[in-house]
Amino acid sequence: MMERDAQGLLDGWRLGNVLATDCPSRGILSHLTNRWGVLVMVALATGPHRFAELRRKVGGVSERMLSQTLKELEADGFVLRTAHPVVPPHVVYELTPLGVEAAGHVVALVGWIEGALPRIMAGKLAMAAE
Amino acid sequence: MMERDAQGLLDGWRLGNVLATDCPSRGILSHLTNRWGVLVMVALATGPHRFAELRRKVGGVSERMLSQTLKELEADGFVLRTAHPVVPPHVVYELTPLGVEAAGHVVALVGWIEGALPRIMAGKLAMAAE
DNA sequence: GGAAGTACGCACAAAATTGTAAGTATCCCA
DNA sequence: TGGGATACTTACAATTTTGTGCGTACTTCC
Repeated sequence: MMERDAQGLLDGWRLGNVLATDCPSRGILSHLTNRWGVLVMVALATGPHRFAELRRKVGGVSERMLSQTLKELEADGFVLRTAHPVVPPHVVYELTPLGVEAAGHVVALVGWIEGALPRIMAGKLAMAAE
Repeated sequence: MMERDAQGLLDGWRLGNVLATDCPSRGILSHLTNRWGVLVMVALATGPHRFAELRRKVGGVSERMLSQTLKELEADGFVLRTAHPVVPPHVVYELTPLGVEAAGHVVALVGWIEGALPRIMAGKLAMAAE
């Protein structure tokens, strides 16, 4: 029965083409590439973090956005949330195996940008000059 | 003098930390990872395209968004725009060498998502079931 | 000879994203 | 005993992003 359902979900995106409006990968992509999704993944790539810890690490996130972002990533199966039911709340967020794979690519992209910044800025400078 | 200016621009982001609010890489990242930026890069990764061609290929973009996105990517030095001044306009967009590098990472991420979709969907299915 | 295609720019409107401030229950520290 | 930290949620407001429709100057197709 799960076979049937899974098969049903599989139909239609076998070719997985993000360029198509209705491809489910569009949604996943947007979670991974929106303003805070990328940064949270980058932060979590270095290991488990608590909520407030992440908030401090990712410059500029509001609590609202952070929890929303974490929820989406959790729903996509990239992040695992573990809550210890103690009185001052204690919650830990970490990447799932799937999340580690995804984070690998995100980190690679971000890393490339940081490394390429000199060239990018130089290019902008040249354009502005002419 | 260009040395001096470039040096000035270089100051402050030597460590290139995207997690910092004021890192210039945040801007580049957002151009590359916003709704249409990713898709345009993916489309251009397969070769040069004309405007209307891109519009058809990238499902869902409006002309307004497409030209805006292309302008940003051009300003970042990822896309080269070549206009032939003929009467029915003829403009070609293609990746610069820098853009090819960037597109490589973007395509890798998107490709991974498409490939991982079965696992991602299976995970969602499992979560919904419990 | 009317329709459609080309590569946009512009003004206006709608929609989505993001921020702000406040509230919660409890503990630890001074 | 007052204040801060913890991990959020919710309502409301500001901001940003995105879409829509129109105009252009001219050509080719039917």
